[in-house]
Amino acid sequence: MSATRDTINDKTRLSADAWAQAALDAIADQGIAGVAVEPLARRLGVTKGSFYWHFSNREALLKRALERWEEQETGVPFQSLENEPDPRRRLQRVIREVNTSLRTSRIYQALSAAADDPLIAAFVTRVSTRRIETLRQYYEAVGLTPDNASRWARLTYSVFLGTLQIRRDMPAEWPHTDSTEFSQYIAFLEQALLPDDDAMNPDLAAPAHPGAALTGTLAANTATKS
Amino acid sequence: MSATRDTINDKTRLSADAWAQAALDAIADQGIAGVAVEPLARRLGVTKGSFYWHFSNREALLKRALERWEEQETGVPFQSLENEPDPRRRLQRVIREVNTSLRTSRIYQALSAAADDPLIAAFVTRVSTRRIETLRQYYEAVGLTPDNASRWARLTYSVFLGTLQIRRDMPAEWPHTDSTEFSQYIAFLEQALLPDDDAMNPDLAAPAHPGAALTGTLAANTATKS
DNA sequence: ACGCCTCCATACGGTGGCGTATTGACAGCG
DNA sequence: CGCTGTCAATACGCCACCGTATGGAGGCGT
Repeated sequence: MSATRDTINDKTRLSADAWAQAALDAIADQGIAGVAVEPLARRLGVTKGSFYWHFSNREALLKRALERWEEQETGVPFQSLENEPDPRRRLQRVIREVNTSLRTSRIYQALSAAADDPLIAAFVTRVSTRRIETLRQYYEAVGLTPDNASRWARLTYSVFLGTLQIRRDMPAEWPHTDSTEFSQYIAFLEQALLPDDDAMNPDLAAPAHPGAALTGTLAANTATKS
Repeated sequence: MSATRDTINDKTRLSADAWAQAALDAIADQGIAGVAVEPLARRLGVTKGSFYWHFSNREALLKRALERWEEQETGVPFQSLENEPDPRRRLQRVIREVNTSLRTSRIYQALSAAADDPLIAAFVTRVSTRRIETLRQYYEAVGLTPDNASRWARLTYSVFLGTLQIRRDMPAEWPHTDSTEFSQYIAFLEQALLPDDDAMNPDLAAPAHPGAALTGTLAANTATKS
């Protein structure tokens, strides 16, 4: 609903980009099926006549919308994290933020759900591959070998993707955003998705592991272990 | 393609279950859109006339197919694992098998991709919720508190779902099934998705953690824990 | 052998979407 | 002021699919 005709309303002629943005909006809240010429035209308050002047066909619109998405996607996302100096804290923050917010992910999920279309699949693949590569670099920065960094990156990205699905399809399994269980789980993730310190510096013994660590660092929930 | 008209071929009249199974097959290799009356009829070598005798409409077929799927799903999957006595080994085997095979998951992915349909979403939710609950019990069996078992179950199921997506959309990021990297990654998962021993028994110190452990002990990865 | 009930074919109307063709409004510019 | 190029409306044909109506064909019991 962002920059559709409702807001720009009247007088203004439409640009191709307006159509592309409208398509993205439609994807976000109706899935790929929402990118249909006639419905979009209705939504924009015009008719097909306009559309087929700007685009040769539906696929051209889709492509353009995806390009737009890919740009927005590679530009912004972790911008604030790039200048986090401590690589370990940077990873923690990525894990936290990525599994907390949902905003951006709606489009990604819609696209991923339509990955049978090879055009869409290509974009999804590129974006995700880039994300994994970024994670890989982050993991290397904390001292992992390239091989291990790849594995951790793959794991962490799996968790991200899977979490998206859980939050969408089994919301009951996901703690409410401001519950204590929520923050505990995020802390749990930060532990589980970060290699232990002593794996990096085998010299010092660090006793912090997910299960046990939680008892100390959080509201003493698991204290009843022994 | 399993029990379609191609194999039963000719003479035999169709049963409603035959339609349901054909629908499942169609889902597996064309997604939900594959469940369309006329195409299915063609595929079965009959016409709509048959269909609308067995079912009142398309949704009835879909529902029936989903019920069929849910049954098959809850029955078979981990049967061989239920009688694994050692709870820790049982979890390892679940993690391994679930992230290795792909067979069953095609239908799940297709359904999950169509989770905007509330009917489908209901089935997906039920199946996944049950799976998570099973995992939760497994984690409790290795000595975790209910809270922590829930967290580990959620995490492991996230990894499973995310891995499915990675294997489908970014096959390049997934090691080839019989490469050494593949078995190393599975071993890595077994480590990363299992709480450390000392989290269970805080008394003894266990030095093996994913990153470091991999380099040294692969084959006998968890045997060295004590 | 007759009718009946089961299963399927044929034919039809309806809907929603794609793409094309033609015409029209309107602005800028010579 | 009229031309030209830009954007849009209207109307049309096409296709794929849903659902209905109606009419068979063939096995089955009696």
